Amino acid sequence: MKKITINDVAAEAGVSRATASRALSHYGRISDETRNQVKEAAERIGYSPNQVARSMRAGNTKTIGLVIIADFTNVFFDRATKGIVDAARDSGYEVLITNTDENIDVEREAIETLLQKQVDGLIVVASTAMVHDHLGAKNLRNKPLVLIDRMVPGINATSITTNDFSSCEAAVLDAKARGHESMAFLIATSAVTGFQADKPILQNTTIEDRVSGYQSGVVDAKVKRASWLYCEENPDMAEDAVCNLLDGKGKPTIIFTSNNDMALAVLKVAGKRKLVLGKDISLVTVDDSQWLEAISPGITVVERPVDELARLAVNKLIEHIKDPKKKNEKIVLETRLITRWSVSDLNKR
Amino acid sequence: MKKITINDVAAEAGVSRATASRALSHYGRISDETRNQVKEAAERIGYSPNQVARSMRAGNTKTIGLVIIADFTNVFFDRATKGIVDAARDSGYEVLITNTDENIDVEREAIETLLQKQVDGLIVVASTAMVHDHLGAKNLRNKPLVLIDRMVPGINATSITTNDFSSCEAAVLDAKARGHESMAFLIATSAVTGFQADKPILQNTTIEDRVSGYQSGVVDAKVKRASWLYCEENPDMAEDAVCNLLDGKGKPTIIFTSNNDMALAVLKVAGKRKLVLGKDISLVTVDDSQWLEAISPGITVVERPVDELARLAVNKLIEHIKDPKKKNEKIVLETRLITRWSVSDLNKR
DNA sequence: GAGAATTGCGAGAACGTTCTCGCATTTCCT
DNA sequence: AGGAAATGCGAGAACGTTCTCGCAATTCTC
Repeated sequence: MKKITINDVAAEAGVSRATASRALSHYGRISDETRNQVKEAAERIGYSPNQVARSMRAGNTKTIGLVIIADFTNVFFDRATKGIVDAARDSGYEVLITNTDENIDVEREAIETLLQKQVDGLIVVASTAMVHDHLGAKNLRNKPLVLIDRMVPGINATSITTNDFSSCEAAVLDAKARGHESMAFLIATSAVTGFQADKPILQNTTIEDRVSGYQSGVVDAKVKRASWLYCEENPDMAEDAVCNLLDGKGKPTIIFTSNNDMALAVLKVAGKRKLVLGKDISLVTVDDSQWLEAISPGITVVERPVDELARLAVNKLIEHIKDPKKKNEKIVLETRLITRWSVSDLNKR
Repeated sequence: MKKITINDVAAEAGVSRATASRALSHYGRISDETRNQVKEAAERIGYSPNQVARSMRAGNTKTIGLVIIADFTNVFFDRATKGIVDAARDSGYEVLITNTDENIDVEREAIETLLQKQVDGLIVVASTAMVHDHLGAKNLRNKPLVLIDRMVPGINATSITTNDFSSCEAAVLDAKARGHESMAFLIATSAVTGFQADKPILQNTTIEDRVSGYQSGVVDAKVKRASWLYCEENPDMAEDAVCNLLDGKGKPTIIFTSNNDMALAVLKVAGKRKLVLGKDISLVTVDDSQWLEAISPGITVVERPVDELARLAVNKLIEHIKDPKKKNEKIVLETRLITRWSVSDLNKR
């Protein structure tokens, strides 16, 4: 079965290739009569245009590249992916997707591959804020880039992030109001590269925001005991960390977790120790999911507007594609503390 | 900034375009010396090949199309997507992804778009088993197709599905062994198009398997009261359906749900009514997730090997791409009943 | 009704590769 | 040493589009 090209359409309609192209692609001067004839001919022989050839000539592919961290316990991945794919389709773009598993080398390679495939632009969740030569304009051959979820200082690109600071702070204040005086923040450590003067070097700005928000809240509310603990992103290690928190002195009455992985660890340990959430131990995490809402008790959470973020990323990227001179923006979306029942009210005791 | 093409490399190296291409793409006859010179030249001027042009000439794009249902309460989507993207990359392929939201028109359109973009093959989660003209060989221009999750009778393609029948049956037997005599199966209705002689017409084979497995188990185990209820895939409707089950006569002691959406509804209603799972009401669902394992009590579930399914889909598809004469296969992967604590033991009362 | 403007269409180049062919030049074999 | 085989490389076509240009035919203008 040979491929049917526009030449076949032209032959069938008895016109030149140029005319056939004009008829099908809405440009140039052409009479209604021949246009219809060509369209009918195309229909008759079942012509379907070859977008690769079109891209070749046009210099654009109507495809955007998505480089993301497909950690699927993290609700961010699936929601963002779906949002981006849908928004892109609405605007006539398709999405080439690559997962980096938070590995900088894979990220570098993925970007190169996508560029070779001539994507019109890139949406990237940067695996680290520390390395960024591969995100520079020269390496991207001036293709537009939108960073989501995490900012990368030093990179000149439009970024769309969420203000996790304020909601994390609000979460602490809420807990304090409910009588909590001993708190702990459990932070997934893929976000930490090392320590400098006792302060951790955080790999990405999102986590930094959450930790700062927590710390700020602790100071403002004059919480008596507050700690933070860095933990490897690994189920067993996470459970160990939770156990250490609960068994240590200054045992927290409430645990904040930086992501869903850590929250799962708290749930598991609570289950094993027959601790009732929202009674024996309290929990607040980041990134809502239907599970957090459905289970009993529902879990208090910092909700980030992932769908909005995804659509915005696509729309901004397309604006950049259409107007290369468009100025970069730093967009920060507000988050929201959803209080459910996983934080006990110690005042009522 | 002009694009750097292979002509520039050739000029820089002082050879012809043909030689430059030979040097960089490992084919034809070329001396080691010139090969190195060309490579150095390419490096020096920062050449990066244009895959679109390469595809144009070669007739393949090293890209596969994924048409899937991005229902993200359904754990299948994110796991499968990640698995497919990763497996494809391991084999040197990229993935163009489209979400259909279970809409047949979108599915049709998506497939056409992907074909126009000249994907080398397609992996599809068919939104319905009833309509399938768009999945025929002629419409696919003989590009290979792998169906996953759901079979489509009448379509000549390799399919990779899971044997949900046996585990659903096993789940019923397990419940019976624990003393349950009144059961209900709550089925998400996007899977039902209508009824014929009181029997529902199921849109996809997966759901059909689950229902049959349930029914078979009920018959084999001589369960006293067993019902099944079709419910719209909509949170409120689902909760109503659960309430109806619990308030009706012949109230079930255990509810089986066909997917996570329905399971969430059971969890919510249980929460509102202060029913304790695994004590006041029992629950079994399909498709494991870390939430089902972490919460208390852990929920008994029919686990499907989604990662394996994803990798297999990619590998089989690539085999078909490389050998168009390869025979189609119908692969059915085994599932597993993971018993946790959401099914009460009525014998111990 | 004659020149100007407009319209419709075809020829051919261009996009950036790969690949076939053929022509030198070198190496091999007896 | 002389012919055959092998090697290295360049010219040019091909992939399937779009788009510029120019030419003929038609319509417009006064």
